[in-house]
Amino acid sequence: MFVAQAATKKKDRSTLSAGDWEQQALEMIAEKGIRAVAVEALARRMGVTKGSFYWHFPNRDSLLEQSLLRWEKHDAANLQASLGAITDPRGRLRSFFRRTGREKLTHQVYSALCSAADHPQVEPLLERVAERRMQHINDAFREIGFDASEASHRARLTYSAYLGFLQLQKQHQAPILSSGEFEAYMTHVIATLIPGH
Amino acid sequence: MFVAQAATKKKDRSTLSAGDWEQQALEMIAEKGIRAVAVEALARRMGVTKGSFYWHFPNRDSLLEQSLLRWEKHDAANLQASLGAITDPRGRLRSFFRRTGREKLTHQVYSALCSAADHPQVEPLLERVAERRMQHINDAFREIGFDASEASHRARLTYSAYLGFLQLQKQHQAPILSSGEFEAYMTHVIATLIPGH
DNA sequence: TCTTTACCATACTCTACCGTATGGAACGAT
DNA sequence: ATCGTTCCATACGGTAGAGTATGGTAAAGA
Repeated sequence: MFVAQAATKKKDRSTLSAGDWEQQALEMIAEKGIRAVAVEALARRMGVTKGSFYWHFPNRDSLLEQSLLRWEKHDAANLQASLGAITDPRGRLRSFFRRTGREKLTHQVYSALCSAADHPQVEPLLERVAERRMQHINDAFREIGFDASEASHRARLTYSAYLGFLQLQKQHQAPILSSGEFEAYMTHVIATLIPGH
Repeated sequence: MFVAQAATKKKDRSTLSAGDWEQQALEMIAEKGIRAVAVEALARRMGVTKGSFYWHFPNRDSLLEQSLLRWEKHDAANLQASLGAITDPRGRLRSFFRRTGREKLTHQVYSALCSAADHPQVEPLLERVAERRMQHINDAFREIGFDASEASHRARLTYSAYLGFLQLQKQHQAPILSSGEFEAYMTHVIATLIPGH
């Protein structure tokens, strides 16, 4: 073996934690999807062997479970932090759409998870996350003044537009939209979905 | 082995064709995704062994290629048949949305393919299909009277809403929307995305 | 009838995983 | 200094699936 094993971890504190594995798993999900979360592949990437993994986790499913929970908490906190402070409901909706650009990793993970909606461990998670996010959007529309039914429909449509945009992004990984086109499109979306200019 | 091998194929003409394999592969994609297209699994389902498969195809990739091409042709024909006859552009757009209910298999395949957008054989296909469909929508908006830029934005948003709806459908496979709620939502979507009532 | 061709079965190899068993090094506590 | 705990390496067994090699059979043509 060469000495070259650095540049894989930042904190090279000679010993690994379960959290390190979870983080690495999430990065793997973002890059190549949940199926690529293979024990030996992760081990190689971290410069160790499976022996390490099976000390921290009983099996692969357990790693997935913990990683997904970690992501869900992180995402809920993100949502609260980026939208909770904005009082204007229209501003909250605008901010929601623009989140796609920032928080790259989180969105890549979400996008990858959407591609595994049939997975038994992913499906309930997706349901919870979509529910939570749509609830936020729904609240904003209610504050604007729509009744329950109207707000519910608008929230669903808004979130669908968001999901569909993620899907289109994934298809041509080179974002087919320039930043100018993106802004123009965003303006149109906001004008169409959030009435009252 | 028991004699029970019937009920798997309709036309039990003792010998199989490449087309039979392609069709079976598409049904498998619709049910369990592209990853489930495994040679031996398909062979079991068709009551034969791999020996048959490798006579008709050089490898698994070839089967996928042919199956996807077959699906793409079928989908393009469907699009033309169901939308080409409608002269009113607004009626075309409405019809597009309602296509989700009919043509079950085609949509299930498309939904499954969207979950494999990173697949090298799927990605260009998805791009072509999305392009073709958005072009249809774009044309309809142009006919209504929007300029190029506006029509383009509306087409993108409309298709995104469609994609997002597919994704939401997949998450809770028991369609959380009753048929009445679905109709109400559809009405709202059409009213929001297709102006000029 | 005999042979060819189309179609399929059987029996391998090879690779990529998951998981287990076990041993070993570092390190703090006694 | 010895011992137990923590963390990891190595070696093994097991499964699923792709692809190959080869042989068998039935029907069509010569």
